[in-house]
Amino acid sequence: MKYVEKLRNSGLRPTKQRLQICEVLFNTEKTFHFTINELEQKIKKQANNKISLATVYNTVHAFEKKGYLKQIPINSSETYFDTNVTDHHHFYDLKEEKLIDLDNSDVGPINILKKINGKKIKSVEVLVKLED
Amino acid sequence: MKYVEKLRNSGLRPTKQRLQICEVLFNTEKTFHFTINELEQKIKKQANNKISLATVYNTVHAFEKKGYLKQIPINSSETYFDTNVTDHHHFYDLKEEKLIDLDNSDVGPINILKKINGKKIKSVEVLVKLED
DNA sequence: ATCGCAGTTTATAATGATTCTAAAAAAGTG
DNA sequence: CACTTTTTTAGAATCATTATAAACTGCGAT
Repeated sequence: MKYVEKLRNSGLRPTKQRLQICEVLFNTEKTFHFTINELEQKIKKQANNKISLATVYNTVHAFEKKGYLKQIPINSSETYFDTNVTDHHHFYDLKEEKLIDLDNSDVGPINILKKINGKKIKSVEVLVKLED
Repeated sequence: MKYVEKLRNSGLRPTKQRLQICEVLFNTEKTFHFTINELEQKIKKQANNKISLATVYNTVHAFEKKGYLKQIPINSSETYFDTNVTDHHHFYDLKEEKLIDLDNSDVGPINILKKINGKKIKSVEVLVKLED
């Protein structure tokens, strides 16, 4: 399994459940956005077995902490995650309630001129809301 | 009362509760960020009486719909609102869990090059996460 | 002013995403 | 295999938010 090493290297035991979730999340051509519930559905369908909801939460949070996933800052009742962990941004289609990736190259360079004493910039995320 | 007209003009009856919330939200030198619970506390203290939590929610949502408040897109257990409805951005201090305003002039001009068919850009919001 | 009604407020219940719990299962180690 | 630690799990608990439905209020019409 190609994810065994990845997990081990980050100090996570390569359990059956984590490997299965890796398959669903990372064994794809394209990156994608998901909520915990969408992920649970996808696991059920793709792997044809059920992983406890608590485990899905645990795993997603563990992966996020290790930098394999990113949370997308958006106001929605459910939290959105992104398998694309490179620096990039998002459109949010208000009507369809859908997220669309926006590559760094689709956004001019962003220069934050204000500095906060003793703080470093960890990330810069742009959310572009779309309407009809 | 200076808020009676404002409310009437937007089709909201100027009720005692709404006027009181207007005082707390808008009768200040500076704009500010708040959660519903922080607002409830502020009302209790400033006006020395209690408005039902449901009414605070209703009112904040009504004001947001009318454009008197903005939701701040951020992943937090509570929803943050902003009395500053002009185009601007935010720092988010991850450690302190505090929001800090970032004027448009503190951010270089942002140019969204990608276009989505049939959609208009409603807003462009930048969230800059800070760490120590 | 009073009436009547749509719009509001309210306390409380319901919802729903997320986290907690503690017992069972699995993984790593020697 | 025996033992320890980590992980999984079902179900309970939590907590922000929304729904409910009864009481109340603002306001125009009479």
